[in-house]
Amino acid sequence: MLPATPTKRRKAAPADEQGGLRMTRQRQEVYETLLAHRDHPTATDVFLRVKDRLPNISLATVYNCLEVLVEHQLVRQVNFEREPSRFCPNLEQHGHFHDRGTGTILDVKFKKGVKLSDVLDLPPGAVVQDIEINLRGLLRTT
Amino acid sequence: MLPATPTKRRKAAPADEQGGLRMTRQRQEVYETLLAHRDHPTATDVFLRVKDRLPNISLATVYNCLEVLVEHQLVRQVNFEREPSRFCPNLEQHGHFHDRGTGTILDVKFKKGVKLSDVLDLPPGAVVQDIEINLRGLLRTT
DNA sequence: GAAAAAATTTAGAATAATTCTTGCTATCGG
DNA sequence: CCGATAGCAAGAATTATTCTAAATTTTTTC
Repeated sequence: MLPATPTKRRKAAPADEQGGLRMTRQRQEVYETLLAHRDHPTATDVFLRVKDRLPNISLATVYNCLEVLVEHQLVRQVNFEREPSRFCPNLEQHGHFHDRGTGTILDVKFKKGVKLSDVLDLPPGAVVQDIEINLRGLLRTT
Repeated sequence: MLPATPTKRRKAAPADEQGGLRMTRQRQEVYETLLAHRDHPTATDVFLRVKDRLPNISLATVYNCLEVLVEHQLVRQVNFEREPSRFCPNLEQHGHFHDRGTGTILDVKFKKGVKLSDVLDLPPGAVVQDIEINLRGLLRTT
């Protein structure tokens, strides 16, 4: 049944839209691929994985999907040095550890109750919107 | 097996070499440019500045010089997102704050006595060799 | 429900920072 | 001075990413 009295309504979000993001098939597959293997894949990695389920998807679409997922804060983009960006569906505030031995990237949680200003001498007047902490080193395999 | 008589002896460091780095004119000018304006220039910025003193220098040489300075730890390479790398002669451990308003990048000192392990839940066995902390936000100009 | 409008996808071209290649020059140790 | 090594310059090559234009799908409007 249609609503009785809509004269002019603001563009309603379609049923499959969540938080302003239209969850198309491609976006869904890209997102689910990230959730399935949380190994911080590059766009090309994601492309190759998604292709199994959507053989016609293009790399440009994967880039588009990743971009829109990042914009809508479902995914974080992780940059190490000048390497290709990697993508991560872990939304908690966290950093990354890059093992030079194997190339593995691990999430690093922040300890509870630690404030940035306890650790860093922030410039006066700085309003921090985004934090990125990247560690590099070796994983001693004991 | 090992030859009884050493056929090659260790290369002696030339007089103008410091810490294994031969300080050529180009490297010197690149380095001094970084010291003179500590505003985190890109390679192209450095190129344009050095050109005033060495009109024949090439961009490739600036890249080479920066690379070798970074390798020899006289300079740090700073990466924000996927933007061009920037270069910084501040050798103390520090992070960076990127002001979205003006594009300015400021050094952010670590508070004394803070250990990484106080703040982060490092993966077991992780030996951290390098830390990169990048903040993004706005500078409230009061 | 059909037509119009809007959003998304695709494939390939374009972009831009960086790296590589090649031939030349300078410097080093002997 | 000589041969060897390192560094430089110019331009070509590389490569992750973005852009463009056309096609397709979805949503809105009538």
